[in-house]
Amino acid sequence: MEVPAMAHHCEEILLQIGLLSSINVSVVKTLMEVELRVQIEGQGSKSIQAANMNEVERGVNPQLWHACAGGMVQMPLPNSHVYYFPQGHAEHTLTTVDFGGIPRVPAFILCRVIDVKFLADMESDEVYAKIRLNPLGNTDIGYNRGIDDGVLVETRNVHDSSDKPSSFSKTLTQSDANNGGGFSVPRYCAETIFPRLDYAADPPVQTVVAKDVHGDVWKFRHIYRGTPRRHLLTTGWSTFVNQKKLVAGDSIVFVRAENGDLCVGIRRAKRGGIGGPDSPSSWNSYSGNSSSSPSFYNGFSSFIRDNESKLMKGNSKRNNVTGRGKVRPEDVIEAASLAANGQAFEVSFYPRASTPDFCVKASSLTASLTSQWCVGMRFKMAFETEDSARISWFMGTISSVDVADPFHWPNSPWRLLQVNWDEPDLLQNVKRVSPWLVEVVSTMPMIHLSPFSPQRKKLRLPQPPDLPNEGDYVFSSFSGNPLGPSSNPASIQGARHARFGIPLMDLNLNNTHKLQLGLFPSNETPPYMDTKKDDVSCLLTMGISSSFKMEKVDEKIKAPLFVLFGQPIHIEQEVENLSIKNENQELDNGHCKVFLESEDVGRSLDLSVLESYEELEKILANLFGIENFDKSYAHVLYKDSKGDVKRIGDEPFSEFVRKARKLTIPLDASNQNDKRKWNISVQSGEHGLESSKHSGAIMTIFAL
Amino acid sequence: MEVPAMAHHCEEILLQIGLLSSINVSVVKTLMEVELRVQIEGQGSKSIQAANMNEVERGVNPQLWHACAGGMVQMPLPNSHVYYFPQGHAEHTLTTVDFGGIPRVPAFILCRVIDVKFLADMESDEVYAKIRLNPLGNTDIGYNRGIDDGVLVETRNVHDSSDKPSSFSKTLTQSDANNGGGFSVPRYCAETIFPRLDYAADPPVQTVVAKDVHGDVWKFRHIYRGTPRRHLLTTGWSTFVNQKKLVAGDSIVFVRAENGDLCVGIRRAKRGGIGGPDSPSSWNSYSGNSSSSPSFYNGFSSFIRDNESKLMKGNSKRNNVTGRGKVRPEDVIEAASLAANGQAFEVSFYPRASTPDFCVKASSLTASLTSQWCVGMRFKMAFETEDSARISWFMGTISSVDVADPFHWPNSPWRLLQVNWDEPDLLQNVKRVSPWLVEVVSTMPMIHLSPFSPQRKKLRLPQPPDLPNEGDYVFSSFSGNPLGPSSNPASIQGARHARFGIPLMDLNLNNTHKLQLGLFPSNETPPYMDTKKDDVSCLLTMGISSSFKMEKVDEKIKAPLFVLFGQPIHIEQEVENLSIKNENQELDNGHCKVFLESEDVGRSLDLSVLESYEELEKILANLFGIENFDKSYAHVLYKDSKGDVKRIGDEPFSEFVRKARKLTIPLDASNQNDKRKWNISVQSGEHGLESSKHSGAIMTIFAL
DNA sequence: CTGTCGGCTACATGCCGACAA
DNA sequence: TTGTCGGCATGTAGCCGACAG
Repeated sequence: MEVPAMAHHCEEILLQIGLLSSINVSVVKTLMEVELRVQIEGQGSKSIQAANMNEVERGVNPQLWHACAGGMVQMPLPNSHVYYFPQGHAEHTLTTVDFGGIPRVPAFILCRVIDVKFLADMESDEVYAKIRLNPLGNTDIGYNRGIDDGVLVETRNVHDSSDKPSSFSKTLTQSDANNGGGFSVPRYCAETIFPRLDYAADPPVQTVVAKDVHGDVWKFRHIYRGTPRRHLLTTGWSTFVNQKKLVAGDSIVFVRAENGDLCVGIRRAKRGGIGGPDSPSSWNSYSGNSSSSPSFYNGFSSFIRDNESKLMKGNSKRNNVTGRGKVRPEDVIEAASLAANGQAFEVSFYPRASTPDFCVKASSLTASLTSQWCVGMRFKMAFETEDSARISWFMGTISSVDVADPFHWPNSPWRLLQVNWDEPDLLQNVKRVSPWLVEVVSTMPMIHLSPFSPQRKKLRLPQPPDLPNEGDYVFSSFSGNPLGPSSNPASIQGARHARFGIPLMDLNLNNTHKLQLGLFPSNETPPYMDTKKDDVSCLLTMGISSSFKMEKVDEKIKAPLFVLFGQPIHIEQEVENLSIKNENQELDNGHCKVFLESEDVGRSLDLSVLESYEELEKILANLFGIENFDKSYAHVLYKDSKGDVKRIGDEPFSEFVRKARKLTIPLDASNQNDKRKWNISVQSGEHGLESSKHSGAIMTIFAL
Repeated sequence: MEVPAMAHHCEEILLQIGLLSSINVSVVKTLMEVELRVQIEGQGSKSIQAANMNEVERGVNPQLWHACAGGMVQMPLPNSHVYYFPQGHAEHTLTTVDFGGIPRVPAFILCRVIDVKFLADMESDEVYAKIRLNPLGNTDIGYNRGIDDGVLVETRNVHDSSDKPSSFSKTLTQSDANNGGGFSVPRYCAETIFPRLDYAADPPVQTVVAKDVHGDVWKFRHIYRGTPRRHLLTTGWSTFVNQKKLVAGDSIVFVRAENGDLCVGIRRAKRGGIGGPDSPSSWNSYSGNSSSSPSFYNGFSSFIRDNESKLMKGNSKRNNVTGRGKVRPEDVIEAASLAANGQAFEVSFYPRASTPDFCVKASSLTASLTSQWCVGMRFKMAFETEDSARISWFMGTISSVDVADPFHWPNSPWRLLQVNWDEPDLLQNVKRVSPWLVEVVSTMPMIHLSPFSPQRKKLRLPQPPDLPNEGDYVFSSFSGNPLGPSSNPASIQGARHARFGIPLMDLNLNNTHKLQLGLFPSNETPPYMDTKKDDVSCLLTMGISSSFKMEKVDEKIKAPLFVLFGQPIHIEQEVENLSIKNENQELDNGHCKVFLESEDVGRSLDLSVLESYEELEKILANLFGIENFDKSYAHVLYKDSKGDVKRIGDEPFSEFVRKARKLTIPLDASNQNDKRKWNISVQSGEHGLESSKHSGAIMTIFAL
């Protein structure tokens, strides 16, 4: 045995001994490893000490913070301007807040950001921010006042400083969380985030040192081994999992900070899917009590989940830090009082909580309110995927534009929009959204989105070459995009990820009828179209004054009066009708319609018009530009209405059409470098798939 | 293998498997054991659920409660009368309480006990009681009003219902708490408390089922095995230890309740010995702020200890249930306000906390205040031993009689007595005590106590035949007890464990000078005697009115005026002087003095007058009436001033005299049935043992 | 009688490559 | 490339009698 090999042998042995008190070993590297083990074992008590300390407001590394907060979160920079919504702040308490004691709290208050502190809960590691705000005396939404133009400072996010992403997140598998105490490190993470590994060693092994949100140091043995070779974290990993109480489905984030430090953070999985709240609450039933905020849920479920016992273990009965109410009602009252009095105040914002940010970038709000919101408008809205790994855009249609809580906040645009989602199953609890959170796709359906795709990092999905050409999609006779990338210059200024508002006036209505005709059998009229079309309150916009005006729409008035920048605007009734016709029918009656959406949103198919598996195969191959799709086609899986997973061909095609809800296509055949799966979710029409074999099933395909 | 043996074999195996999912075993007993294991394993989560519940006020079995509370605790029965001391209540907060907001709170308020609830902390299992009290309009201390005579209901304690004790407590050894997960069951416990074991089986084994203070059921495998045979708890024990976070030194209590249930409770060890507080506080330095209660400690240290981390593990940072402040200042304020207004109120009393009961049995208070308290009086007071296993009586001398907190509670007898302890090391933090807690032994030293010994159960110490005869004690020329068992009939009425007050008038002063002469070289006067003797406020008594009067003693007045039952009383100056002479000299100068105290209090020797180990041996043998003491004498251990433990003879006798502080004598030789050890604590004189070899060391011997 | 110890067994933890997706 | 599995080594929990105090 030559010396290096023996040294390595000793190292291996010592690492597994664990309890090493006074072994005299002359190999330096081995001693380092011993130290590693000892320090890891010592971390238990250290962490406990930390948990017993009072919350220390030592800041979290901002890059790590953002990585933990998730891609959806943008925090304002100091000196930028935001609108503070007490109403939204109250939602964070997950209970009701009585603002009765404070006279005249405005619905939103323009503030200058004094300071943002990036923090993390000592116990759960949940990241949060303390934002110090200074109310500006004049809370006009200053489209003409220059707030947007000069004063506003750009928000920052984790990607701002460098184009090359310096973080990597992975959702823990069962094996990562449960078995044997190891963690499979994706090669990308090992090679781009971790320190360089000496592959000459056999096996290549190193100690990875990472700081968590508290600055506590964790050490992991990183080894490259196995056949085929793969990167693993072994010693130290299970300690981390246990201390942080991680379970499969939680995510771990590695961040290479600007100072070179490797940081590690966690994102707890959400329970119950996107928009899954912990207590059911319907937005359609107003609870008319004196509370300001009936429970809202916008698309983020809270931290609590089925195996929350793992987190509650050992927690005091009096401790609800990890549960609801990280923000207390009195905190909201205090902030709102100070804000209403023009005094500086501080709010805590928990980006992983269930509720949207209540400090809205001034430019976003301004832009969103200069747009005209109309029933029937198509929009998309970004959500985190259920595993928090990526952002998905979901399509929806505005079903109503009205003030969410007219009794308590009569002038508030907060959750102004009632929406119907193309995939209501996934977003059942998101009934209302605020306009600045959505991006208008079109006031009509069938306009593809590629030019609108928001700037995103690591968009790994290849752009099928024919994607922008909607003519290639089945069942659509719609021949072009009548609008193109249209934008309101005022509304996007200063907003990097601006939500686009497309002025209604820009609409070219000529082609929409084509679309409609193409979608519906010309001799058939959707059943309720005539009864519904006059029954819609349509549009809202706002003036310059801080409390924008909204005229209640008289159902008898064909062209109601709205105010835009103080000027009355008349709405074209045709547009309104068009939207209603298209969208409501589409949602309520599943005939032969195709959605072609931005590539990771998914695609919709109407299965009911297909005759055979062969036909489906052609369409799918066509849709994704896959050559030799037949090789993969046999591996396509689908989930039926009962949740059972089956394979294409397992049952007669008619049965398949009736039952299929979600398809998963392995794409190996099309691209050797992209083996990701596709999900095709099937959305049933109004009549239900079970009740009629003629009712069409709409399949929406989105990237996993 | 015959069937029973095989069945037992299976049982053994299955018990050790632990994880048994679907093994088909036809032996009924074996299945029972499997169930045992499963339930024990399931208890972890159950206990966690319980900890997360809000405190449930389900009562604790009173017998179990008393066993956990300890032998010192007597709780009043409903309809009995107690005096409520807000001042004492405030001590339970372990912080300062500002009564400023409540006008005129009396120092003590006579109340009728409405209800007593026996409860236990959900997390720590610490027992406490909620006592509901109804203030009586007239709070006179009614010596002549009959309160003591007819109305008072006797207190109850754990021994009341049956002469045969139905509980057993054991302090956990290292082996019990740490090793191998087993518990050595003392034979007495196994045979008298546990269910009867079938000794015909091989080995004899059974499942012991016990309920804890919450009613949760714990199951232990109880086996009688080993050579020599002994009782052990195995399976289930370490789970219990871990869940309850027990450490060596904690005590476990098994109680056979009246309904036949076996109950199990715990008593956490105290840190730092008797009277060891968590924060140093001297009673001699008044902190003259506006708070009502500078920190008091009477002789019970709080629950916190060195390895409190074991208890804090997993507790929330916001949770201080297990720490200080189980009683909050606002609780005291509320109770005091209601009490002062004559409204019913409720208090929580934690008998294991550091502070004495603030609900004082009316008869005890009455009795104690009809006695006359004088500087120099000798008394004894009961304390729990450090391991909480038994009660020890400690001797002391009243050094001052004055109101503890004259600014806030000018009329309060609470902690009226400043005391010097014969063993100050063990009771350093007990500077002041309340008169009802002490039992006057004599107003002079050297009066033996046997006739006064309070009624105690299981007094296992044999009464040495010559103990009552003080003439046998070395270095005492004092030839007799001039008083004999003297008592004030009024003061002991209705008080089962009454503290005796000896009227000063009964003192026979004739022999005291003899004593003094015997104790001091006639040609030597203690150095500070002349300067101090006029500087003592001596006596306090009280009138019938609720606020007793105390005249401030003018140092220039030789015979100050005191009020007893409204009548002025003149104090004989000689008595005063005597007390001062005897006691102060004794405490400050260790010349040739002997304390002979009640048998479990300990005995004091002045080592400095001895010449040799042989002489010591004779004295010790004599002192305890041990025959053949030489057999044990070689095993006598002593602890020196540095805390080192040595054996008699390890060093020269002069060295031994200088250093020895505490002796432990195994008494095997004297009594085969009583192998308890004796501690002899050595108390150094004023000059310090190190500074002069002539300064005497006083040894106090007390039972362990 | 009972506290502590070392021996022993069984189990849990955790590292490993195999294998397959 | 990486998730999961079985194999296996190691450390530890926990039951046991020996032995001594």
